[in-house]
Amino acid sequence: MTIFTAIHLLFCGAATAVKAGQRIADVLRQGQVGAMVDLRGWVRSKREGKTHAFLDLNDGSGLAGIQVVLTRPDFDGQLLALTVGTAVAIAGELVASQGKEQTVEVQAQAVTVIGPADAETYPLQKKRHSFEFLRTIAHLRARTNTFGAVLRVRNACAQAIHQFFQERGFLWVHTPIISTSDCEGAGEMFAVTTLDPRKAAAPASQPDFFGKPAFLTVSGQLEAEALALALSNVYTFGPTFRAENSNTARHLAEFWMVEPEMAFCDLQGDADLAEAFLKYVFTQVLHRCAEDMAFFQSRIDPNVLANAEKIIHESFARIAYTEAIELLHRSGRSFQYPVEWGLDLQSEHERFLAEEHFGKPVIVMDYPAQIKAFYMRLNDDCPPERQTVRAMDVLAPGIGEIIGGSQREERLDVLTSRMQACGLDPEVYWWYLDLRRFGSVPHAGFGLGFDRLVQFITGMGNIRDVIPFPRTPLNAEF
RNA sequence: UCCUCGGUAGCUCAGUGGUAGAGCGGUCGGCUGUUAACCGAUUGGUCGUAGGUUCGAAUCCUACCCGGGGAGCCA
Repeated sequence: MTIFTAIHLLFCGAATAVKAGQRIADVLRQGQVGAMVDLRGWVRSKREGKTHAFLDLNDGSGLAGIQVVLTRPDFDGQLLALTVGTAVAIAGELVASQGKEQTVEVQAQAVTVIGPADAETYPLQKKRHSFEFLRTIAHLRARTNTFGAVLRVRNACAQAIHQFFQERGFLWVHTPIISTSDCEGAGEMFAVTTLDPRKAAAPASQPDFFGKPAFLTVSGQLEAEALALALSNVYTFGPTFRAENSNTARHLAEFWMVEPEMAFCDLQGDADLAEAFLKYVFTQVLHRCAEDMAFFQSRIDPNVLANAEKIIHESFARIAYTEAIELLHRSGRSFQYPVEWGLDLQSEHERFLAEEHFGKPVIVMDYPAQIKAFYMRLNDDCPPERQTVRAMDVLAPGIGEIIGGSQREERLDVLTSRMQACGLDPEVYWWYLDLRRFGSVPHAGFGLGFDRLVQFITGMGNIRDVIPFPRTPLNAEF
């Protein structure tokens, strides 16, 4: 069946099925007892009694479904078909509930099965399922309480991010998904080609689509810098791809990243923005998704609300890398990995700082140049053996690095020699260097893993459970 | 990629050399304005895959596949 045929059937063949009904969340919030309601949704559970049967109906508009009361024997002929997962339309009257778990319910007058679901083979039960199992049925897991809540919070996060930047005059810019600079320094990339990989090695005479190797982007930062040096304040928000063989609860091969970039801005301004940003997003999500957040608090992680309050109300700790090293030394703790100036902080060190020592987000700044990217601005007045760059990482309790940013090197000569020291060919980056030749200004920005942010807010333990259809090594079924 | 734990009914798991089990789910019946409903009966298996050891393997050995947790890389 073509899509056109399907749409045609939807609108012409089953008009009653697509007539706009009311959203359950609206009815629960604003419905007047005695009003007639017209609801569409999926049956979450059915309980049958001698005189009445009860349905929990959910349409995704909120965590809570609405209870539908079916008086027997009026609906006896339909009860068998109203299994878990069935799509139904319910017409009836909103009445005060005699039950204890809800204030209102729908006294059904007409029930229409729109799409049946075979109880023998429908994979979702009324009982709780493990997240591991639900990942194998990602096309159905949005119908569960947890994933409905995750997706509503994810939506609220995205909306809050746009609102935050838009209120501050940042332009949302669209940087390319396909990139031909294969050495942005962020690890393995996915190749993009029109050459048939099933054929033997392509003849050298056959050019690929772009005439040079192309890849899926690992970051929109370099392009965002170009746009910031014209528009002052910009941000990207889009998909990002890393082909690393990472198998952890914090990594995806395809994820969403937010990258603000500000002209006329230094590292302090960058850190200030990162902190204000997180406070804003948490405030918005707590306000807009109170019910879902209460669910995460009670069913997923009993610390999510306390953590959110800390983000919103406490100022983030700020510490220089060099101080952090000294602090780790003084802690008296024995770590598995060495703590030494010039070595990167390991997960265990970051966790100690964010979770134990400070108990709130920490911004670590001014890292050694040797462990950071070429584009980060060299600090002045450093002893040569202790050269640092204006980098900052925001470390969040339970998540680790959620934001990584820096002030960018705006001086042409310094940037060129840094690239050469890092083994990069300045010729390849000619346009990036042009930005320093013409009207260069101090500028800064950061990258935020959107999915990690959702993970952080919801308390979900695995990043694969905060994105609808996760892509990870050996997993792209849906 | 490394370390580690695991893969047995639709789901969650027990079974560690001798006839494959429980709870939940599904189905049928009963009961009840129910709400993780309850009570009874019933249904349900290529024990991840392929080899090997053994009279006999879910169980022991080898290889591989897949999943969880941790680490590295990072966002």
